[in-house]
Amino acid sequence: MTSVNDLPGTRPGPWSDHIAGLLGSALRQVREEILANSEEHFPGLRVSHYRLLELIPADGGRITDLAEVAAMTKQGLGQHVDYLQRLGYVESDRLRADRRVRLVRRTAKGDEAAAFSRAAIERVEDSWSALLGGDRFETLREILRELGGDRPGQPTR
Amino acid sequence: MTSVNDLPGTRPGPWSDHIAGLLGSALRQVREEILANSEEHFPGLRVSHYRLLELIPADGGRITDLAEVAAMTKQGLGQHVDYLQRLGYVESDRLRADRRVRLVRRTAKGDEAAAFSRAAIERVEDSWSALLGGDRFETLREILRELGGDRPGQPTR
DNA sequence: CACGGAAGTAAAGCAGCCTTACTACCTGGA
DNA sequence: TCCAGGTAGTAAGGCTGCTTTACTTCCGTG
Repeated sequence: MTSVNDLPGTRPGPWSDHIAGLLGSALRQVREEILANSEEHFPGLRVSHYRLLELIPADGGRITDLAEVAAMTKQGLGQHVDYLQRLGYVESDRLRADRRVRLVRRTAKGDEAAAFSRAAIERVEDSWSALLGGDRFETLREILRELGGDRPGQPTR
Repeated sequence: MTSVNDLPGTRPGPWSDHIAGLLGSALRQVREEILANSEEHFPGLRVSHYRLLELIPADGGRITDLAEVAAMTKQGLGQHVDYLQRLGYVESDRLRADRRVRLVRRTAKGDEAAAFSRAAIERVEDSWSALLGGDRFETLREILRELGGDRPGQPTR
């Protein structure tokens, strides 16, 4: 068998050690945990949808504000909202006070989905906490919070 | 002006505090640093291309191995390689010893591009190091390394 | 009541992948 | 020697998750 390691440049080697790679690997784990078992419970939902569902305030939110918080354009966010609405995870109405505004709310099903992804994230947090020790995990969270100085929120064009 | 904060559910609020959000914000900063000034120096390159360029061993690598390390399919990786080759960042030849194998190497231009992204990442590392203090930054890197237990490398179908 | 700005929509495009389905090539064994 | 089966890579198409550009609708103000 012509295998790895008998040709030049073939050792797979460790995956990058700089923070970009390290952060990416960590994030990938979270995404995978969310997706595991997702399809059977909440068909059609992908990570970006869970993210959006979590962003919607309990009493509803408007496209523009959600887009700002999610750091994406209104159009992009609107597409997700339409999709989620078709699948029954959110509903929306025009505001009587200002009929331009569409207030987006989670349905009960949407609440469940948001709880589901929250739980998945917490499972990852717990497993990391067990792996690292509780205080080191808290250190990680603390440090990341300090780095997060920039809130997302460029787009919304 | 009908503004944020005079309608229900309208406070943008802080962006999520769980690790998913925190990791995402941090990663976003790195990506933005890489992209800043990228276009003027290395037109056509996007973050995924820099990532790939960095993965290519100095003496070249084969599609299959690169795909494994990059945790993506051979086809996906092949597309990037074709693109980079068209732009002159890499070159490739079939191996005489095994003509199925295409050995991909960075050109001089590709080396420069890889150095450019390395430098961008280091700028972020330095700025974080200054922000957090050197040892806390090292703690971050250390912790992330511990979490990275899962090497990427699922795909390559 | 018109004019300027805000909320949202429509249409199209593009990046960055993946899936399915090959072709070309090599190796080990009958 | 030849062929069966596996490996390296390619082709074509699809899909997600966005973006840009270009509106429409609606509101508040002068």
